[in-house]
This record gives sequence, C-alpha cells and structure tokens, in this order.
Amino acid sequence: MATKTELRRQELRETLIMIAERTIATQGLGALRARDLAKEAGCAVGAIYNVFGDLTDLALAVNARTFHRLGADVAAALADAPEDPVEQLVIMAQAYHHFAAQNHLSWRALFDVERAEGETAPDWYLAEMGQLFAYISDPLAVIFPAYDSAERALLTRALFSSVHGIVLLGLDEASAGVPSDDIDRMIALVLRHMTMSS
Amino acid sequence: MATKTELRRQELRETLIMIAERTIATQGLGALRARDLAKEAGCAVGAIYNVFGDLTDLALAVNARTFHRLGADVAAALADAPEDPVEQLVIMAQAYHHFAAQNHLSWRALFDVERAEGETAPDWYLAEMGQLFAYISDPLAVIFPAYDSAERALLTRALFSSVHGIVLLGLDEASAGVPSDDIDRMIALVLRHMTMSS
DNA sequence: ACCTATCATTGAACTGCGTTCAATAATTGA
DNA sequence: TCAATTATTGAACGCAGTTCAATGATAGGT
Repeated sequence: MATKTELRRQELRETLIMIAERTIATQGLGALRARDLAKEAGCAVGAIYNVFGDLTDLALAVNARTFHRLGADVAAALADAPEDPVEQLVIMAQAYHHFAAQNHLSWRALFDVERAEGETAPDWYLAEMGQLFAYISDPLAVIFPAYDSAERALLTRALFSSVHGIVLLGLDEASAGVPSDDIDRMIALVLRHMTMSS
Repeated sequence: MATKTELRRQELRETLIMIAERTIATQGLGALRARDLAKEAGCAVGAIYNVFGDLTDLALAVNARTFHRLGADVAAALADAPEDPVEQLVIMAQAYHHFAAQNHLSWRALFDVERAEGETAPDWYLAEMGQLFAYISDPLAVIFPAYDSAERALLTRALFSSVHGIVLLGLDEASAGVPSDDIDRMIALVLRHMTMSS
C-alpha cells in the first residue's frame, strides 16, 4: 500500500526541493511561485500540497540544506585552521562571510522565511545553530579558561551576533555596498579585540 | 490652481501616514493593506495612489519617521551620558536596543521593506544612518586619537553592525528569546572590549 | 454669477498570488 | 479481473496590489 505512491512522492519532493533551491539561489525567495514550480517539475499545482504543507515548508526544506552547507563550509575552514584559537575564530567568521557573499540570495532566505504567528523555529534550525555555537564556544574555552559555561555562552552569542551583523549590513547593497576586504577586516578587528585576555 | 487640491492631498497624505504608522506598530508591516487603509482613512483605494506611488512608498514614509524617532532617542541618551566616551558608546547602544525592543514591529519594518531590484536606499535613510554613525565616531575619536578617518570609519561601522546584530538576533523570538538584560550585557561586553586602547 | 475646459477622484475590474477540493485517474487486495 | 480505496489533478476561490474609464470637482474667462 505504500510503495508506488510513496516512491513517487519521495521523487517529487526531491525534484521540488532542487528546483526551489535553484530558484532561490538565482532569483531569491520572492521568486518562489507555486505555478512556476509545478510547470518546471511537470506536475499539477495541487501536487505540491500533497508533498509539502505549503510553500513555506518547501522554503524551509531548502533552508535546511543551505544551513547544512553553511555549517559544512565553516567546519571545513576550521579543519584547515592553525592551532591558535583566536585565528580559528577569525577563519570561521570569514568562512561565514564568504559563504554569505557567494550564496547571497540563499543565505538571505535563511532569515527571510516568515514564520506563522508565535511559531518557534524548526528543530533542525536550532540544531544547526547549536553546532555553529559549539564551533565558536570551543576556542573560547581555550582563550578564557576561567569563564564558566554561562559566561562563555553569552560571549559565544555576542560574537556570533556581531559577525552576523557585520556581514548582514556589509552585504546589504542598498547601503552602497562595503568592499569584501573591509568586511573581513571588520570581522578580524572585532574578534581580535574581543579575545584579548587582559 | 494649486490650493484646494494640493491641501486635500497634503491632509490625506498625513492621515495615511498616521494610520499606516499605527498599523505597522501594532500589527507589523505585513498587515498594511490598501483596502483597510482606504476604509480607515475614509477615501477610495485609488486615492492612495494619488498621494503615494505605491504602498512601499507609504511604508518608507513611515520608516522615515521611525528612523527619526530612533535617532532622537539615541541623541537624548547621549545628552544624558557621562563624559567618558566608552560609557557614551554603551549608553547609545543600549538606547538603540531599548528603542528596538519597545518599537519592535516598527523597528523591524525599517529593514523589511523590500526595495525594487537595484534600487538604492532613499536619501533620508542614508542621512539618518550617517547621523548615527557620527554619534559613534565622535567618542571613538577621543578614545583612539591616533586613528585616521578611514580607520575610524571602519571601526564605527563594525561597532554599529555588531550592536545591530546582537539586538537583531536577541529580539528574534524564534530563537527562544534572549532576556533583555543579557542583550544589554552583550552590548557592554563587546563595546568595552572593542574600546580597550592596548 | 455662470459656464465649460481641465483636472482630480472614484471604485469596479484586472492581474497574479497561494491554496483548496470535487472530479478524475490510479492503485491494490481479493 | 474487478470494485473499493486512495492519490492526483487543475479549475475555481479568496485576497492581495494596482489601474483606468467614468464620474465629479475646480477654476479662469466672460
């Protein structure tokens, strides 16, 4: 009772995610339209709703992939980084910046899907976020061994948020566009100052 | 040839801005609807388009006011601040945070109006932003007298972006909501570390 | 004060969107 | 092979922003 239908849906699900991923990457979240999607996938508009609750669910599925790629990029940068924990932080943050710059529309979509009133972020989002926070927290534990975990959590969040803010405003082309090198420089500036033990 | 019509339009323009301001403040940018607006203002839907190019223009007019109130709040906080330039930065940043917290939906609308493809930010936006940057840059000139204006501009932008990022993610209720005190603490943490001369 | 050419206002209609659901087609166990 | 069940379809619905032909107001010349 499950095979034929289940398989078809699985396939359609992946097709739709791939198309949506490409659409978001090249034209942004706002270009995601049910009819275009159906036409490209060669299915009926209604078929989308057999597989996803609504278009937001589809966008979230794309976001899960994007966030995962982002995490992988940061992890890869960390793997190639030197021992020095401050340098590790700088390299990870710049990897975050470069991912955002090279996947601008997909990265924006991570924050632009509107959640229904009072709805909390999906689990995978919190999990990926937790992973990123862990990458940051580990070097901080080396730099500030005297901090307890609550203080370190606060500092972790502060650093992530700061880097995110620098990248967000830096890539916002409305405000005349900040050169990529300047963004890297601001990131390094903040991180190096924030991690001076004195 | 200008009086009667011109006056009526001026009045309608202000009425619409006031209604839109209230709508955005209480229900968010997404609740701004042409028909509701016309009903509340007691005019035809088409009348909105005699006065504003489209609903985005109206939202931008509201944003101009919001941004101005924000600037005034920051300026007021600075006026009451002690001489110490580091404390001035902390107090201004916390004023930014408190404005964002107490005018959450209006503040979000500042960044959520979507600009048409390739369109640059309006002049008043850049002007208000420049004003905020000036408030930050002045104390920095006291703290780091040796920096040239390019270095100081970079640091100014880095600090503003960091504080903005901390407030943005801190107020994002999807990520489980960060306590207001923690946000203030993160702001102070970043600013005090960033402004240690050593 | 009137008249009419000009301009402003109106709201029904147009387009485009996400989403639904009665009708149709496919599937599957007997 | 054949119903009973289940899945798919796409025309239709509701609700946005925006437009524009028809209606109403305005103002300068007489």
